[in-house]
Amino acid sequence: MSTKTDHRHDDMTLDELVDALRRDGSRVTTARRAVLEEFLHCREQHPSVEELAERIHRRYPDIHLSTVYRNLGRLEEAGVLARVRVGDGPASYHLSTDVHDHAVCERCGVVLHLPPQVMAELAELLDVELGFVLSPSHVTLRGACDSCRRRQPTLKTK
Amino acid sequence: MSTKTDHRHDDMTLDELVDALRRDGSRVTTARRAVLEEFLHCREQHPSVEELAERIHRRYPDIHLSTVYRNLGRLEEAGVLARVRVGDGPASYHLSTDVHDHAVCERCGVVLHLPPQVMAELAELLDVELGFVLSPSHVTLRGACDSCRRRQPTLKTK
DNA sequence: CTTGATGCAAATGGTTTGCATGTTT
DNA sequence: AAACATGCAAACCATTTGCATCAAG
Repeated sequence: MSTKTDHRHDDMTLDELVDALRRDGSRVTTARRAVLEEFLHCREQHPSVEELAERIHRRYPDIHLSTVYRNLGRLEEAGVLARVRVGDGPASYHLSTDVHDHAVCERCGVVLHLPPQVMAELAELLDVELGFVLSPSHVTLRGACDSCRRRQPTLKTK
Repeated sequence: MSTKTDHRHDDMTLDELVDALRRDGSRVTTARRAVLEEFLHCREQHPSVEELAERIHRRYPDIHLSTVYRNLGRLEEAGVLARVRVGDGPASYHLSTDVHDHAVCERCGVVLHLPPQVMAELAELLDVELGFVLSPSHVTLRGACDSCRRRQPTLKTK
């Protein structure tokens, strides 16, 4: 499960994230801090809720799964996190400062992070042709990654 | 829940679809025919499994929901149907002859069908830059549709 | 001290599965 | 007849919710 092109958000600090929470009018609790810390520590990944809860549970054994769910929700509303649905499985989250789109290989399951200019071009096209304003970091493309397509060049139509 | 730019597959007949099933080595049953008929009658839509099952149930009261699920699965494997996940809700299906991508408006929920050339351009870019071969009809974009963006031009970041 | 956050258990919604029975080939 | 498809009930998984208790403001 490798990942390509990771970028930015190295400047994010816990305090900044916590402030965003406060600005949202939400309370700052141990559980919420724990969630945020997890995102700062596991940079670059898209942890699923389950993964996240498990990791948090190691350090704070009585933070319950449902609390993690609730907090991810609140953090999303506060604009701190973004929810992504990569494939059919459970949802995952990432810091919304770390904006990127995804391309999933349907053969090997690798998740590529798309460099911004690729989607920028698409966004331009959608805007001009349909008046549609593309939301950042909510796109998940599917297809065959470079190595898989080389390995077995013809794409199934079955 | 309006829809834009509907195209093709007006030539599809039940027999052709049934043949595809046979070619796949699957048996042709009342339930499967019923599913296929439903897709031929409700052209242009993306019925959810539930909707589909309900509609089928009207004509064949003892075709069970689980059977519809199983058959949608088989029909997908046979290459007759394509599954789409538009938004967070339940999955929906469409005839795989009716290939198109989707753009969902996050404000009003309208689902646009993208004209092929829009995604074609993106596909080209992905191929050249990343060696990624985009799969047709599996893309769901999110954003704001033309009328919603006019109504309230600034996009929430909050 | 008031309101919002949490733990826990139980409910939900979409989807899948095990098994005995019925249908297609 | 053999293999496969179906009905039904029950399991499943990710997520949500009700409620009594607890902690942040």
